[in-house]
Amino acid sequence: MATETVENYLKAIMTLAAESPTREATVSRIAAVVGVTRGTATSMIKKLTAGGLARAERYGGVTLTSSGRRAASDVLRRHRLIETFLVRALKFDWSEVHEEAERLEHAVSPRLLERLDEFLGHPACDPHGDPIPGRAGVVIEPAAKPLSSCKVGAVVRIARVIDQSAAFLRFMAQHGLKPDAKAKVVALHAPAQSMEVEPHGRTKLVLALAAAEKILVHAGR
Amino acid sequence: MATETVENYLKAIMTLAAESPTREATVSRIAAVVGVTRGTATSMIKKLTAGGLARAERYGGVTLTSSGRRAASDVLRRHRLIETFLVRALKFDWSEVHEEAERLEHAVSPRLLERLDEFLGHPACDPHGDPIPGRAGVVIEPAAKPLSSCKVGAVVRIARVIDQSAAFLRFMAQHGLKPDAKAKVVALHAPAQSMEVEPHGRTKLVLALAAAEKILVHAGR
DNA sequence: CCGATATGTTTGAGTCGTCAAACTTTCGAC
DNA sequence: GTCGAAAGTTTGACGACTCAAACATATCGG
Ligand SMILES: [Mn+2]
Ligand SMILES: [Mn+2]
Ligand SMILES: [Mn+2]
Ligand SMILES: [Mn+2]
Repeated sequence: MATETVENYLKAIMTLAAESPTREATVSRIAAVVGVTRGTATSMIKKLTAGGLARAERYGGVTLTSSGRRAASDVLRRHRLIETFLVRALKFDWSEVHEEAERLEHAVSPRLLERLDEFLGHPACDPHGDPIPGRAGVVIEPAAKPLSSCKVGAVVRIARVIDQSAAFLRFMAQHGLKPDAKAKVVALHAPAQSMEVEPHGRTKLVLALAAAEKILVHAGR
Repeated sequence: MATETVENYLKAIMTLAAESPTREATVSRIAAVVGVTRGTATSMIKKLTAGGLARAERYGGVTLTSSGRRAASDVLRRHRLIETFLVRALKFDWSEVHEEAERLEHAVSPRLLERLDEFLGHPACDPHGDPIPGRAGVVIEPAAKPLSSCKVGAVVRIARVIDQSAAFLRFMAQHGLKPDAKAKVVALHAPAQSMEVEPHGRTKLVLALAAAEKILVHAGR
């Protein structure tokens, strides 16, 4: 069983890869996500490589091997099932669960995990819309595009909120911007790098494009 | 916040002290409970002492200071609330929850803990009948005596099962010997060091006195 | 009272994960 | 093309926790 630290690195590498499938995970980004210095990340990556969990060439990007991906998606499954459980069963706010799950994900047994999954009815997504990997390690990343890429007049359904910071999530919820909610793009202000959005049945608000990029949506209906 | 290791030592010291209030916790017992060598326990105890959590004189017993007791009862509270939650909410068997809680107790935040407590309606005891310390660190050890000390003919109500081993707990449950169940002592076989017990509405069984000592009971009714 | 045995302590070493700081390589702006 | 900043690596050190093994003390049965 991978150590708690190793699990955090694997998860960081996998989420970085999912975040921008174009570029591989880099040492600096991994270090930033895990919260260590670059030197520490380098030596840890060396260890992952030695253990057959990752591949990295000197001064190049870091990729997970198939067993690394398997282990990482296990951690992600635990993290997201826990988040879902905390929100659905214990009435946590979606802005509170990330930190909580960050520690619990290393302490739940396979047995407990299966109980949670069953209890929740095998959910496909967590409260933020992040897909929950299956028991076999398969992740289905739902095709969704950033809100920032939508045209004026577009009506969309929110699929996923990428930014996990509590402040951002609270702000989103306050305006009714949660997964499955509908919203309309009412204006684009290119020079100001912002857009105006009207959540269904709510007052409209202005979002910086950088923020709108953190919201993934499905086309209207 | 005390490290996970420190928490385990504190809990071990407190449960040993509660187990036999006559004699203080010893290095060997602590080492055995935590699962380390005596040398390791010695150095850890030195660290606890330096940190003001325990008191120990050379070649003498180990006691917790008031802040050590406070910290330990926090861990115990977490452990027992988690056990209760797993049994009541997630339908775990009472023989499975100890190990699970052993890890989770170090990963739940105060916030999550309070949610659990509220969800469960502020339970006084865990599934094994162990008392759950209050938020303020107060433990009320219910007065109960070992079944082994009961006379023939005595009708008792089970209060608490001390032995946390899965096999023992499964055996107990199989015979209806769970907290709050009633039972009658039908015979004593002093030479065989055993007693015969008839759980209410069940077939009677023979228990070694050593086993009966692990079952605490209230006098009949 | 005495020694065997149990119990406690010390020492030296190892693992894991981390940092700071010096160093090397890469890469983009000019 | 060059050069300076950004990114990656190496090194030496440290804290937390552990063990094995040598050692010291206590305790109990005879
Ligand atoms: Mn984590
Ligand atoms: Mn999430
Ligand atoms: Mn524990
Ligand atoms: Mn218990």
